[in-house]
Amino acid sequence: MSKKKYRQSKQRTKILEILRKTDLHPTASWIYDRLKKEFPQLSIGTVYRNLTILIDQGMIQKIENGSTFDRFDAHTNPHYHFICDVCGGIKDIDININEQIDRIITEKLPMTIKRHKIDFYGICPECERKKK
Amino acid sequence: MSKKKYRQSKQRTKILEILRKTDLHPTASWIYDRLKKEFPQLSIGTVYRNLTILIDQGMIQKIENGSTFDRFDAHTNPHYHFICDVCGGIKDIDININEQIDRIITEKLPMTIKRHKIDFYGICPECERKKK
DNA sequence: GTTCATGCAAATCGTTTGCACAATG
DNA sequence: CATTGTGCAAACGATTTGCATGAAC
Repeated sequence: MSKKKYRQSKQRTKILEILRKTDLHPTASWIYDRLKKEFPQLSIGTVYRNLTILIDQGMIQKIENGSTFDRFDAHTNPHYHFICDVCGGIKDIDININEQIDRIITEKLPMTIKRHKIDFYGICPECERKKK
Repeated sequence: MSKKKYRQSKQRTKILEILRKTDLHPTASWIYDRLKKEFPQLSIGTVYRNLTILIDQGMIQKIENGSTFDRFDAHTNPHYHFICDVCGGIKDIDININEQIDRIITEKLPMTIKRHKIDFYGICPECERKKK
């Protein structure tokens, strides 16, 4: 999150708008496909460059999700994720972040904990329904 | 974790041995460099193929660590990880896994939680010392 | 002897980058 | 008009794969 000055760009504005309108935690290429309709010349490099800038601005965050590709999220307040074992979809988990956990661990162990990340795994309601 | 039958291979045996002897959570190429001394003909493809087999056998697990490369761990009982913001090193966190967490979340939310993963972030004692 | 594992090299995939041109401030 | 952002294509780095040969059973 730097204070670097960036110019405005139509592509970047739109990328942020798209990210804010979805809770799908999209990949770069999903965003690219979306935006391609509006900017037929768009290149995937531009999408990546803008995602990097938006992260630097603190507007979005990158989610590490154990896949080979990154996902992005405009929901930047701390929250946990649920990842479906069947469809791979990611959902936000709306429970309080327990900041005590960091303190407890720091007391017990020789390292200073600044933050933590919890990912829950299981089967989402949609996939659960399809199984029957 | 399938029941597929695999033949024995010297390379695979040694890869598992190396993984069991370290707590560094190595990358594929670290293992490759190590093993190259003993098997000068070794190819990185063989390392990857064997790591995949060992995962399938449940002997090791892959750690997603937010980097561009995977790390591997022969320590397969459930445990948490600590990732140093400075050096990127991964350490095992030796506290009890709270299985209640999964149950509590499952009760509150529409999805069935089977397991969870917690990664703690901060600065490891070694890097903390170097800062001064 | 049939099948699986290996080494080698080429292919793949997501992401990054160098470059010349266009858009921003 | 100086600088940043863009499209394009090439480069990149980690991982995977096709193929002919070698090892396991």
